[in-house]
Amino acid sequence: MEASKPDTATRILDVSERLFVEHGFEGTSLRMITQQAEVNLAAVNYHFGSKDALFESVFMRRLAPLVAACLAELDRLEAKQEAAVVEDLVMAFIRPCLALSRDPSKGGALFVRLLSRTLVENHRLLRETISQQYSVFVHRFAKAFKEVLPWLGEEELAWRMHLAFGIMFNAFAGNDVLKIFVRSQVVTARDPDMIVKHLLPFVVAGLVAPAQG
Amino acid sequence: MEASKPDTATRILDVSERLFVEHGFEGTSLRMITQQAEVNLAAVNYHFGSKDALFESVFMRRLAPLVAACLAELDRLEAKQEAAVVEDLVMAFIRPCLALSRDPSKGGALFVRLLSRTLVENHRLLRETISQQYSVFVHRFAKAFKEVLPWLGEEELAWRMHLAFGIMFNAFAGNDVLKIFVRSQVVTARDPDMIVKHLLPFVVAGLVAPAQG
DNA sequence: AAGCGTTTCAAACTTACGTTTTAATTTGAT
DNA sequence: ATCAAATTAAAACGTAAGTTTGAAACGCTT
Repeated sequence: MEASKPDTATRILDVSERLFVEHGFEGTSLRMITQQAEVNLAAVNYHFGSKDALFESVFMRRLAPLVAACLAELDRLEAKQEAAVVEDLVMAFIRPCLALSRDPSKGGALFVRLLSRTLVENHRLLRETISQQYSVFVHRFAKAFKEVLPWLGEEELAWRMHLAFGIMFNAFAGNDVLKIFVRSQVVTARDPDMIVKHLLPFVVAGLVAPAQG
Repeated sequence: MEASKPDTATRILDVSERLFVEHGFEGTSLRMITQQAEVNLAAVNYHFGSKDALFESVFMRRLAPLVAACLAELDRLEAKQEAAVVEDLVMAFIRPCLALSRDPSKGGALFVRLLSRTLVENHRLLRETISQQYSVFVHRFAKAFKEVLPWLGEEELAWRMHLAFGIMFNAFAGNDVLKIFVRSQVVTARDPDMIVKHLLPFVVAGLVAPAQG
């Protein structure tokens, strides 16, 4: 009669991902999680140890594959004959995000939202655990961008990447600041292809813009 | 011996602003606030009624002047003889943000961070109270951008504004996604003038980019 | 079927939260 | 100086949080 549910730990991860996105870490209680996951309250501490550890599991389940996919895209570009252009590098990040957004079994677009939430909430997890582990992500992109935008200085390039990745993350996370002031039509209909269509020209133009005198 | 402190309500507002930014709404307790503000626990409920109402007071103390300043910039542009260019409109938003960032008595850059936090936390306050009240902010900017970027369609323009304001808010809020992966030099030294120097060319280039076929 | 490690369950524990209450204190006008 | 109002103070209230506990139920090998 009923589709066989995933096991307890997976159900907890799935529900937690959604709730952490909706209500944040502090705003999500273990009782909300275990109730919606239809598991016992103690199951979280049994399987993950603590609420903190649960959050880390939720986060890492998505981050590791996403980073790996981006690095694979960069590998693919380096292997090609022709030199990469800015658009290629931007797509090397966007494509994995898109794949994530389109696959509900991978949490759909939830993780990018979780990531942006985690970012502004400034978790210990980000400050301590991850920074070191995935620094290769930034270094690879930085190296690639440096080759494609050779006329930009070190500092200028760092800023461009900061701005470009910021805008890309926000686009996929659906963080619309204007919705503060008015019901926005842009974000409510969040079709991944639409995001790319409008995001790509914007971010590429910003990256290749001449530096300020 | 001691500089005369501001009154109780103001001390609560100042401390709350900082703590709400650092720990979020749910993550900030009234006991943290009252302890750091050196006031009695009951003072919050006495002066503001509830934690929710306190948050609204904290938020509105900054938002109202910021919006007013932006609208004044737009008024100034309309009063001028020459037609405005994209850069003028961008600066019409950036200038008040800069003023906010430079004046510690106005909370410095704290409010933009609070705003971005409140955004991802998706507060009732934003969904219900503010949307209606400050819709003029978006409409005025939309009208101005439409005149400056006449070749963009309705939908395209909405996306450009979404992306542009997103990136500007994030730049001032200091939300650096790359810091997830590596200790970023960009944001740690957050000089307002540096922000403008690097932000302005990027966002202007993105706004005026040719639309995707 | 028995035994054993793993998982689930209901219940309780400790702590911290937002809020309320009631009394003490300060303030300001007469 | 006095009195009423406004403010501060200390304590307690009820609720909900994360975590822990010990027994019951389950799954698997023998």
